[in-house]
Amino acid sequence: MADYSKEEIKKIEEKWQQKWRQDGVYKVSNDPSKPKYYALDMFPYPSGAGLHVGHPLGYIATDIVARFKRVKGFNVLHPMGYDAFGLPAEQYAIEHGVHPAISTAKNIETFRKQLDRIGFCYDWSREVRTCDPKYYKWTQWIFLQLFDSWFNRSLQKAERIEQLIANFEKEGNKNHHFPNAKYRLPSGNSAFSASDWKSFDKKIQQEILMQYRLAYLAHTDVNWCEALGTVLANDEVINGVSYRGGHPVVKRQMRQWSLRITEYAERLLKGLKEVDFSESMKDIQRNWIGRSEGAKITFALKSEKAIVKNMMVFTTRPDTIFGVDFMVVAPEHDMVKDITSSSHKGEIDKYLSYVESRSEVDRMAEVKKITGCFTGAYAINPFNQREVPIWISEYVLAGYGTGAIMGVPCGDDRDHRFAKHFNIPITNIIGEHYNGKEANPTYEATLTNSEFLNGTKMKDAMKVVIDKLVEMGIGERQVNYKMRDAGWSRQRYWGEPFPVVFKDDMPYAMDEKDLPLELPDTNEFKSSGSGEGPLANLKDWINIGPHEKRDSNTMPTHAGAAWYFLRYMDPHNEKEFASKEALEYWNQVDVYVGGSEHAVAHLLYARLWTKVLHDLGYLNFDEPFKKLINQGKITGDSRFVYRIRGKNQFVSHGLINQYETDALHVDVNIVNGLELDTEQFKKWKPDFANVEFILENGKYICGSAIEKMSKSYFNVINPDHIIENYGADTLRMYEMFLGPLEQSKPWSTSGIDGVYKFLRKFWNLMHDAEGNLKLSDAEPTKEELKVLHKTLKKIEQDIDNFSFNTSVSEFMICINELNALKCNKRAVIEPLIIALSPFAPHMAEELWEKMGHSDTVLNATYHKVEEKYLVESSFEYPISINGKVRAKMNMALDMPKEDIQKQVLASEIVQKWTEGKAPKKVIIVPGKIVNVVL
RNA sequence: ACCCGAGUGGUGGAAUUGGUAGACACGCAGGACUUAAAAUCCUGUGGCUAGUAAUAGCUGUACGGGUUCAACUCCCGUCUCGGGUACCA
Repeated sequence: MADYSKEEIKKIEEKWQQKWRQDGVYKVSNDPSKPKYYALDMFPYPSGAGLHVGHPLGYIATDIVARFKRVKGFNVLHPMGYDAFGLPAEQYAIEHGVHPAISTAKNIETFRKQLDRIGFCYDWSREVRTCDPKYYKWTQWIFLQLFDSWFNRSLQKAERIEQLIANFEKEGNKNHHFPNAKYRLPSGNSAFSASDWKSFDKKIQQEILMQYRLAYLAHTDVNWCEALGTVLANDEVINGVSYRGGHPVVKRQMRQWSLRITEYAERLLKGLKEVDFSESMKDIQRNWIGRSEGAKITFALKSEKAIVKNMMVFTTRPDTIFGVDFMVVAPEHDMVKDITSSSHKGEIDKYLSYVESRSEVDRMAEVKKITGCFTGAYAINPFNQREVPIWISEYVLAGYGTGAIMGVPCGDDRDHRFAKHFNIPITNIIGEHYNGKEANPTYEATLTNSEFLNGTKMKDAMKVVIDKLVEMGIGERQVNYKMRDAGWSRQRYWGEPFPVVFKDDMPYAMDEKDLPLELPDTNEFKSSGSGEGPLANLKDWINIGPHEKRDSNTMPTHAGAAWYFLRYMDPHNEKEFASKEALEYWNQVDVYVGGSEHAVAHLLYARLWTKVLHDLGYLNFDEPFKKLINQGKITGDSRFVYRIRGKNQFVSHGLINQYETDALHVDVNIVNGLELDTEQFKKWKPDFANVEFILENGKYICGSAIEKMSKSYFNVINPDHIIENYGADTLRMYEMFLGPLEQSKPWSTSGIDGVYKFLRKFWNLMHDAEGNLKLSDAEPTKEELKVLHKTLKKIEQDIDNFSFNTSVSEFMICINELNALKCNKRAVIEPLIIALSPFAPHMAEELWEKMGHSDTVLNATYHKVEEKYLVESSFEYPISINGKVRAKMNMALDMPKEDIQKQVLASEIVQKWTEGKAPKKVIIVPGKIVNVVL
């Protein structure tokens, strides 16, 4: 005897959560006899603040999919774990003296409790934590695979360093140039022969190999954040300040580990064509990779000292070669000092020190500001021998292309502003397309002032120019990428140590059998101050022998997250990161759900690691995620109360213009819709114990605003609170009911009653007024079967489309219809319970058990949709006149068009509109609509 | 500035390949039950106009055009909001 009441819900949910755990119903084995399905949530960082209702949104979605696939007969992998390394725990340790391992473990425990209350079907036996040595042993191992590999450009795949050495011994590097075209050997050359290679000493050989390794050490410009005492990745810097904390960031040269992700730029781009990500997600990644096609052109150079004979530029517009009026070189460019004439040295030095004084923030804030300085040197246009001045300016970046550009003011906005600002004469090569006031970057113009190109369309000129450059031996087609190699060192404690040993300042991989290299225990987490991380303070650990040292840096959190989805497949394997069988069976992640904030960093690194492991023969797929869904953010819906200034009185929102009031945020948890629970308000804060209220219609109505969910706005909704009041099943369904998964939306509890009522109606369908089970074994009618199969069909379709809000609606419609039919037949309700189980697993289990089943509903089978119950013999046609619906007529679906037309035209309403005249046209779409055109 | 995505009642949102706009739910209004309230159930609910009413007509998917027998859906332009990028040659 039970009602679906608050007390009963609590009992049911606790009962099943316990039983699920006891029986291990979510434990999944690698069973190749069954088809597999892999549903994955993005790795959470277990923060101390716990979950708010925004977090589980995506988890609920994947949980529904996982449960649905299970009742559809799949073997479903649905794991969860923790991205447990990271800065917040380390900051907390510095501030509160609690070891990151301890605070992290505690946070995980809270997190887990909250997750469990929502009834997720995670196989916890597969849980991973990136900070667990058993896990990071393999993070370090994969890092060593990257260290031991290089990218063979002609094959477009990674190979072992061993293979590279074999190539060098055979033919030097003539077929495998240095990935960084600017790199020079101590001799000044960039090419070496087989005999050169053999003559190099070991250190130089290692230095050369380092230029090729996918994980390599180099002096690189890094984003140094003094306040955090660490280096930040490009994506951790926003507008020149740190993503976390907003501290200033400056450029600094440091010897850092990097991943040579740029070598994979093309494959990362191409791979996007195979995967099912949203267009916007693909766009973000494409923009980040930033591929551009163009040409590299060599210009001869005329300068006072004549040390430098020529310069190279990269341009996407070789067709504009006759419009070049000047050259601009990055201030940091090597050749600057050599080409500067003595008469310009003073100015150039002044400009260089100005550039050096400017921080990232300054530069970003003043993008529009035009600065620059003439060097006194000239470049010679190879086609007409015209001499153009060479300038330096900070708008040209040293790190992109060749660090030098050709200025074409009539076609490029920045070049135009530059030319105008410094009074450089502008050559117009696009005729009327250039108005003298602003640049026009068109491709459509017919070229003028362009000698042999005159009369040629710009689009077509592109190929002509490149061919000619190649012929003359002064240029070639080239593709450039915006993306840079990924900085992989962090000056932090709480991360994976690098599994290398420095001998003579050169890193060597640790032996695989010595992994993991465990993080040493310490209580000192502050950085060493010298720019090195906290590990540098642990001399005993850092210094292995007189000439042997460890790396004082640790890896970024992206490392552990770049491969965790593979570990879930075989989480306890101590011999490999995962067995070949497990990797082959579980294969790609079928659906991956998470926020779009991971678009560039995490997803690109995970895709990179997968590709490398694939190239090295460990995986038979090279894209990790088949389908990716970005859940929208849930924003907060704040509530305000209005205090009359100077009094201890609060006035309801509708009456505030009669008083002078101050708006105060009020905890949304004590407001129902817009109505304040005045009793709870008095208890909320001691200051409010004796307040008075001025009500409207007997109620206190609050004001509202949509803001981000934040503790300080008192608009954070903890899922525990919802579960307390309505139960986990209502929470799950309500979060889905809010709207499309991908869409951002404000949290508001105002509609939650509707979902709760639905569940109760479902319950009541098979109970009488006293709460006793009341089921009928009678044969269902045709109508009841139609309702059932219509619902089953829609639910299946919706889940396949990740459209969960509409499936919740469909369930509601179904229950409303069955209620109207007073249907309590087992043959109808049983399949519905199975269909509902992914959404409301606790209630479904309880009802399933009440129906007499001893096994969990998880092992039931989703009923097959029988189309035969859905076929209709007639259709209620909307009859429109000139496109406007004027009437409805029920007609058989197999009625011939002529008969339909006859009936429609004969009808009274149509007669009224036609007024006896013959219509111009009658359009009949069988099963859809009839339109009479007058 | 550039590149994406979105804009539908008082609210969240629905609408297969162009084919009945507003499903479902909240809120609101009225009614039933109750001494009363809560809870529950039933009915109505985009706006405007006419009518006691059933109903009829007009209007309506950010705005202005267009294509079509038919447009929330396709095309062109404008505005607003959200996301991404930040001098990438």
